Amino acid sequence: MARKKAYIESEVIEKAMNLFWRNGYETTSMQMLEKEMGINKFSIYASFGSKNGVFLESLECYKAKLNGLLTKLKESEKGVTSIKTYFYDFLDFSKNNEFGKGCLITNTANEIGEDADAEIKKVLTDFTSEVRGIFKESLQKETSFSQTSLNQKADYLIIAMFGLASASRMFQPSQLKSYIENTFDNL
Amino acid sequence: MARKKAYIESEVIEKAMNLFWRNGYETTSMQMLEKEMGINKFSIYASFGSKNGVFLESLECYKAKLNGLLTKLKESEKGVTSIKTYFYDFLDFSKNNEFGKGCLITNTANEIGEDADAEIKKVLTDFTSEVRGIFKESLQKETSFSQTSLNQKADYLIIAMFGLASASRMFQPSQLKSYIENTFDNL
DNA sequence: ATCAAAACTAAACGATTGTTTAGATATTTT
DNA sequence: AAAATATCTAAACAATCGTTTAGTTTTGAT
Repeated sequence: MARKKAYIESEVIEKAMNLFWRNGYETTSMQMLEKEMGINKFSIYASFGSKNGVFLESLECYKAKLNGLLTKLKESEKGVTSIKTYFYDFLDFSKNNEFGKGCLITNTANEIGEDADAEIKKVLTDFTSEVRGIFKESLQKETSFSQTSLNQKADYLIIAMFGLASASRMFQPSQLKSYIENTFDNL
Repeated sequence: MARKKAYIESEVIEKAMNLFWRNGYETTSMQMLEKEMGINKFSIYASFGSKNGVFLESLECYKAKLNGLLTKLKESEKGVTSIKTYFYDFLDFSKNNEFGKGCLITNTANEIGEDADAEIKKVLTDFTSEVRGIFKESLQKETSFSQTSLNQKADYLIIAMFGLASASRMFQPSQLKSYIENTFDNL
């Protein structure tokens, strides 16, 4: 064996994630990552292979952070109410980490173009349909929609969530609250 | 006087706008702009000063394209119904120009970070509040909300619009339809 | 204590970024 | 026709991009 790493990968990835979260993929440079992660370019490449690799790990880190909220939703016995709670929980999560950062997933979905990295695109679509599935399961708990109505409501809610996450950087908390309340008023 | 320009500024800006629309600000390079606009870098700088200048003009071009839909909404005698029509009109607009491009305004709002160009940020916030104002005026035409309720509905709708525009790149037309229908079902 | 291997520092890589400049070309006015 | 001037081409600018490499330092096993 040989020398030990002077850093913990999960720790430096969290710092990288925050940088990507704040600035987006393109704007974030390796130079900025070096500074924020506190390690040399060599170490970054040794651990994560490429800038894209750092970003993919950052997305996993972000998803893991959201997982607590999603688990809470999944384990709730309530239906629509628990989804509404998730919307508010997400706003708190987004706000508490650092005001105005919005959501790394939707930020990325909105930033990348058609010919972006396929692996990144897959992470985004997979996560989106996973959350949609959780919404659908929650809807089934409480009320008795028809199967088509269920899918429509699930579509409605996943897009509402996606929209809220996107909008959370642009709008005031009071406006976001109005949005959530109206979204669930007549569901 | 001297030699005449071999291009029309409004024409090359429209091409630039389409490039920004497709790829975002950061990903779009001067090299790509040269190719797409069909003119030399020198000419681009002579006409627009900088990459940022090209982008600002592109945003104006995009707003001008949306203006037809907004005028239609403003001139309509109906209230909520006309806003719903605007939502559908926007989807058609976004789709007909080139499938999956979404909205240049929300794309930009989602891409840029905190320390982005102030002028760009102003264009985004100004346009957003302008559209919100138009929504509010439409709401006043039909029903008799209280003033606070009116503002809440306006907040709801502008965020719903922002969200729809953001989501239009990620979701299927049928899903977006579900979103619009549910959005206006309970207004 | 020595040797081998992994992790570090730091410099350099070619490519590309946005921007500028020098020189050739074309057009209008005198 | 000639002088003036704006527009063009094309090359170069310094700076930064993501990535690699050479050389040094530290560690664990023999």
